[in-house]
Amino acid sequence: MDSLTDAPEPVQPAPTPNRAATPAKATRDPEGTRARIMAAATEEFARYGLGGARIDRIAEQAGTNKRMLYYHVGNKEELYLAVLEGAYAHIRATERTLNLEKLAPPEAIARLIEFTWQYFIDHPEFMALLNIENLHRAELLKTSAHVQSMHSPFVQMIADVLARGVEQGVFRAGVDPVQLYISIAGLSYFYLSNVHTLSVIFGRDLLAEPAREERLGHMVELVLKALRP
Amino acid sequence: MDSLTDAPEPVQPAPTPNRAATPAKATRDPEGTRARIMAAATEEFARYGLGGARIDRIAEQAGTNKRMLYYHVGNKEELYLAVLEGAYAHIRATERTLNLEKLAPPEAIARLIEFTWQYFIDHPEFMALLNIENLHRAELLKTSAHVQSMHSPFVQMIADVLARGVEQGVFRAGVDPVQLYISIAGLSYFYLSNVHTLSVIFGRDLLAEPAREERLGHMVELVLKALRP
Amino acid sequence: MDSLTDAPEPVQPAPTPNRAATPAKATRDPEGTRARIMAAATEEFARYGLGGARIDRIAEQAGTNKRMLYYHVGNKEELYLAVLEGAYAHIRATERTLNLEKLAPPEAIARLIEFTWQYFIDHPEFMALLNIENLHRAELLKTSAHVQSMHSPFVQMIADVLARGVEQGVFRAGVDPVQLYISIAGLSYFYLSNVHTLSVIFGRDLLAEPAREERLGHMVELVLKALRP
Amino acid sequence: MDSLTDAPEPVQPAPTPNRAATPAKATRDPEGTRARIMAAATEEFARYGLGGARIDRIAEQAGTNKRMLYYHVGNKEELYLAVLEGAYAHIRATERTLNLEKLAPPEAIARLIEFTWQYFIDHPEFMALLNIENLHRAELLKTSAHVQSMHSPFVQMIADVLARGVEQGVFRAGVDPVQLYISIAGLSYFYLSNVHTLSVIFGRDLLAEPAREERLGHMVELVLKALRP
DNA sequence: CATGAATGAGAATTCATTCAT
DNA sequence: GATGAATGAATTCTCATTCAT
Repeated sequence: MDSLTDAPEPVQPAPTPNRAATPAKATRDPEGTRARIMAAATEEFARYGLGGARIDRIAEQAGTNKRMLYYHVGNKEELYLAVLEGAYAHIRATERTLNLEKLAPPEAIARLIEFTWQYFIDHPEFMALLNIENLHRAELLKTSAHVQSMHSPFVQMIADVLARGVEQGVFRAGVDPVQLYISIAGLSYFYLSNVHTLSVIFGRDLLAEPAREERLGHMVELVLKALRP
Repeated sequence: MDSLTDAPEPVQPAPTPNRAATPAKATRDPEGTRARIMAAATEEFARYGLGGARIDRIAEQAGTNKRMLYYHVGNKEELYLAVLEGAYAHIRATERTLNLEKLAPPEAIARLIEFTWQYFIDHPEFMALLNIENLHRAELLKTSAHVQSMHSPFVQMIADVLARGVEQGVFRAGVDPVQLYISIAGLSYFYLSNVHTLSVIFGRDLLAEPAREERLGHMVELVLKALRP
Repeated sequence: MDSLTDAPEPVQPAPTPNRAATPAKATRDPEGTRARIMAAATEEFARYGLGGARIDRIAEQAGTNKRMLYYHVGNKEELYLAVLEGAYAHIRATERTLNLEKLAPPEAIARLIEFTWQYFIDHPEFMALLNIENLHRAELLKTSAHVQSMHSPFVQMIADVLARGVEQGVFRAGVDPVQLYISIAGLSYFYLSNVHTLSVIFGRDLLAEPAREERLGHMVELVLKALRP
Repeated sequence: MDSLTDAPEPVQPAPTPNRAATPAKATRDPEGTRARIMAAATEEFARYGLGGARIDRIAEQAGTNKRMLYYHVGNKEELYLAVLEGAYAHIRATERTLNLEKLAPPEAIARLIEFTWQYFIDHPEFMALLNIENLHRAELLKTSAHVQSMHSPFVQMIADVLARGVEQGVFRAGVDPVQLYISIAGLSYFYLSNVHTLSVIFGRDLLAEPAREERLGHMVELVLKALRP
């Protein structure tokens, strides 16, 4: 998705985990205040969208007041952009933990699918932010120098895995790594991003454990079968 | 996409096509007024989201005034729900034009992929509405008796195609039709729904003709290869 | 209260009784339509006040549409005035049924108290309309030629009863009939008009039968004792 | 009236007196702002009723803006309830200045009548608020824990006066204090609350000084004569 | 750094009233 | 006479943002 990308930026305080970890008063704790604002904003934007997010709620959730929000981050748009950049930075940092080159080609592909799947599950706010940003035609993302300069080393990684697979006779040739990358992300993304409407349509809870396991199995099988020579 | 579903409901006045077709005053034309309101609302919601949509803009775009909007449809939320239901109704109606059962299994699958792909391209507002609705956890969709009661004969159609393929020895067995259905939709959806952020990340226009053709080819090949026995 | 007054105006279709008597469609029934409008308006104004009354509700309750309301009566203010005049006309007409001159002085006074009490109970909308009108400083009433020309033959009636009582040695002299008239009305009015707040304050249902009986007894006794020589 | 009640609550900043006393800008004066809002709202509600009151006018009259009104008090309904409670609180506080137990029974009753009469004259907004609240069936008052918990030591005070009078042989026995309390309030209330319509009906200014004096005399005489043994 | 109070622009929604049929 | 549709002007309420302390 968008950026299963390795990148050098320092890891941000991770939007989700310690969200309400320090909702304490925090008098005279600029860093803590900013971190709590970012965490609260991430949740708020992901939940209500750009137009629906409320500065008041963010401030309250962050255990501070609106004025501090403007003091530390700037206005609503800047806050949103910071959240978006933070989300990208986080996934990029997480991606670095993958070492596909050490695995056999099929295992590497399976590993990639699993990682993508799990990341989306752990970070629904990331999908939500992508939704929001695309709803707005990525106009804010375009203004972000940080994110714009982001390429996906993942693509190269996939290209390498594919090449190794072809070489070893386990993958067919002619598969474009960018397309595959988008396909792998899409298989997880659509299911998880639209899980609420799909659950309504199909009348069953697609987030329940058995359904999730089944989906992961299907995806891995689909892709690996498709790569057979 | 949530519902590439066949259904018996009569075809709605199609939200998108004649959008600004009759933006004329239209005094004493309740049906026309309502249709124009729906068309304008569809565009507005898809473009700005639920929180960002403006009643004023919808009314103006529909060539009427706010008051009529409340007179004919109700409040903003009801209007949004009507738009969402209209979008579902439209895709369901369009789906009926597909006759997969008459095609050879591989051609049927290819046809389905092409249809999904093209529908999303022609109806970006549908994807946007799905995004919005999932952002809000499908809470409004759940209240819609219409959509809830919508089953998926489409899934059965895919199941039939798969069965025929297995019978004829051209498809492998054990492929779940619901999973395949979601996968096919996901392959198109992620690419097209996130085309703005992806274009920024990859630095090229993924909506340009060659890129689209390439993507369609990739998807068809991926799925058909994956279905090989 | 305001006008336990005899008057020559023809009795109006009585606001309360046949209120929802003919809520039928009533196509081509101008008189019926107007009557139903008046009844519905009386109830609406009495219930919600002038500012709170809704033309829509009145039309609906009357089983007609807003347009007819303007056709038959005029705008909201005129409608309200018509309702007010109707209420006065009704009480005036009812008052005529009293024949105090034929009763012994104490019985006449008791009869008057009972009548006032019962009329307020039967016509809470009359008290409500008086409240509303006084809230607006009787500005609309002042414009009503009808009501303005209304004097209270009741006062003369009371004066006669008092004179007879003094003559017969059962009443003390020096009681002003206007003051007595206002006092009698006030004893009932305050209790009944403010019955909701008083019930909350005193924590018991002052409209229940035993409470009503007790109140009537108190009032009659109070006045008659006060009139003793 | 509703609550000529003694109570221990601290005296509120008195809704009426310094109404437009400080209509100055008053930046950074939360208490003053709130007090001015309450004063303006009291006047507005009493004058136009609940439905007719205008938030805009209240804000302007209070020398602030609409936003502050919502910031300090909440919405229109909450504001109205606060006004109503304030009015009750004020009369309760004022009542405490009466020390009926120190007066001879007849003087105590006369004093009570005078107080009630004068309070209504000085606070027409209180009567108006009662009218309004009863028009709405005291539905809002019922939700007010404050007022609901208000008992009536005042009734006890009257009971004591009556008992002393009976003991001293100046009052007859068997007079219920609650009924007497309501009667005393009603004698003043009806005259003053309906003074506008009554003035129209009787064609003379009932608020003029001689008329007022005459009314007070009548009431005191009526009640005291009624209490004679 | 931190905070409650203040503000103007704008949002959704409602209302009385009138038009076209 | 009767009716659904249409309208503009309010009206309540909300929001992002800034000021004074």
